[in-house]
Amino acid sequence: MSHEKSSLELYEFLAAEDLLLKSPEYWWPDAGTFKVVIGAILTQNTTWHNVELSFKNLKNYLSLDSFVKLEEEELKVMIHPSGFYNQKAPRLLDLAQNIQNKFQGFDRFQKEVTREWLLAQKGIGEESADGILCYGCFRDEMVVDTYAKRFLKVFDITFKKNSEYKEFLEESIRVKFQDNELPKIFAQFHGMIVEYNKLKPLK
DNA sequence: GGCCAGGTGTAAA
DNA sequence: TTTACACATGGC
Repeated sequence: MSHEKSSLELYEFLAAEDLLLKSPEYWWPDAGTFKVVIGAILTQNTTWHNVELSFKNLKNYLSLDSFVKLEEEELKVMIHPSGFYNQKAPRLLDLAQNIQNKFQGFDRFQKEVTREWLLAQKGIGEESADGILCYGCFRDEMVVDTYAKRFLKVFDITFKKNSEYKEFLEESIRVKFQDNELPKIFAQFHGMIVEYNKLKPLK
């Protein structure tokens, strides 16, 4: 199925809207840190505002080393503002522990983790996996979220499966840019899509 | 007071 | 493989 506009044209459209400035190289707050992993799960079906309320409570536990030492019950209290705390707390602790056991720290996790490994973790689906890879590990993975789907719908671009959205968004970008540029481009592309939604609220 | 938000896992058809 | 539902808060 081919569409009138390619993802590259959409990227250029957004860049021309002055949105590149609002989407610095890695748009996610504290990109490249373990905090991205926490945020990826906390923000599931939850506003970023509510995630920030939890981050305030977690301010002394945002590194992998300190986070794994938390008790489940105290974590539930701290992430309460983000909702779904009964399932997010155990999933976050399991994930953090698994990262420690498998990679012996966040640095090696960043370099060596695979999409498959992330998707095998309870509580991580496609969007969270790609969010962690793109913004936490600086990998060339495009995030498909409700913002992205809403944005594409404006151009009558719709698919059934998440993977189809991802392929469409990545394809023409991969052709245009060098491999080593892709992590930054995908990060900016997704960041611009979110900022565009905020600029012109879509439904 | 109802609806939504930067989803995911599970069970059932 | 697809669909339906539970999970829960804060803001408008």
